[in-house]
Amino acid sequence: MLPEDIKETFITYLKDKAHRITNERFLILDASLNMDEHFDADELYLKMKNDYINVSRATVYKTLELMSECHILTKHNFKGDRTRYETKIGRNPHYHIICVKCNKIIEYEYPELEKIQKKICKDNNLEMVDHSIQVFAKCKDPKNCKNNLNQNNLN
Amino acid sequence: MLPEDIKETFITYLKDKAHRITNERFLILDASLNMDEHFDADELYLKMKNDYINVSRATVYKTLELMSECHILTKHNFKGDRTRYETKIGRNPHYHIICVKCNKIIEYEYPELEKIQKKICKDNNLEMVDHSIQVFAKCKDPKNCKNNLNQNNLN
DNA sequence: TTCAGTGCAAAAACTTTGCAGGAGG
DNA sequence: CCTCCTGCAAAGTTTTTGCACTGAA
Repeated sequence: MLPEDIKETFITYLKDKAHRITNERFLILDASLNMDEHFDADELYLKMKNDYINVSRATVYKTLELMSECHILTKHNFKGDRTRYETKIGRNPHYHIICVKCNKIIEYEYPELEKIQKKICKDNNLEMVDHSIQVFAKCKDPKNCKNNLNQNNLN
Repeated sequence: MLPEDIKETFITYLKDKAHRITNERFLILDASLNMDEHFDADELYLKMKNDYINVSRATVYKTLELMSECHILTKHNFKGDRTRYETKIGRNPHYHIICVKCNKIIEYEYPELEKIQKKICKDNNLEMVDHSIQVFAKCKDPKNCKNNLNQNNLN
């Protein structure tokens, strides 16, 4: 999906919900798509501030929620702390393995799983719209694990 | 697993980590196991208070964390709000489908999935310890969905 | 022109922490 | 007896809200 198409998706959603088309919303959309990995509202706010793009924290929170509602972003809670977001655009469905010792996140794809989920939803008279899957594990290699310890880094 | 065995699991864990065996910890263990479904720290605290079991909020938070570390409970974040817990004891691994409109939660089991997860962890030199899987969907039947609307009930 | 969106600060919601007293090992 | 645990309140974090102003439709 091209950036223009994403913008179009967002505009279509906003119009559909009778939300207004504002410059702030596009600034936040652009900034989100430029984030490398998972990010939270405050990180995005600070990144934008650092780039001299001034929008308020409240607007960032609200806009991320809108983008998650129209499936441009997925919401995650990897460790029960802050809500983190991730762009779905240009990515296959994937899942997260989180080391409970060092917080390292490994992503994996398993296309079959998406089919299973959709089937189960259908069987229950539901229409699947998204997912957030976390598998918790421990690094077996202590060296790899220690390297990431104390970073408190979930990106 | 019998209640006594769960208690034994908890004691073994506490001893192993050089944590103390206290009455409060057992009171919270018992109360957790008596919660019907998913619950958060404050709900458990209030339930216990209502049953004239007086432990502090701080102790509830800390003990739930301990119980989750030793895999008696699983931690979830269904909607990015509060941390919710769920007893693993006496239950098969299962997954949650959450209706984004009415917050209803449907649980499903899919034994194959557990095997896939373990394999992927192993392939990445990780040892799987737990998982929290949320599939977001929409109720297709508006009547069913509306019944649950505005309850703000994640149990 | 109208009313939703924005920015700011204040409040709310959830969780952790500091400290004094009490209890486990 | 030495710590760790507990309870309480206070503080910390993350997110939401109220209000006056601005700008999209």
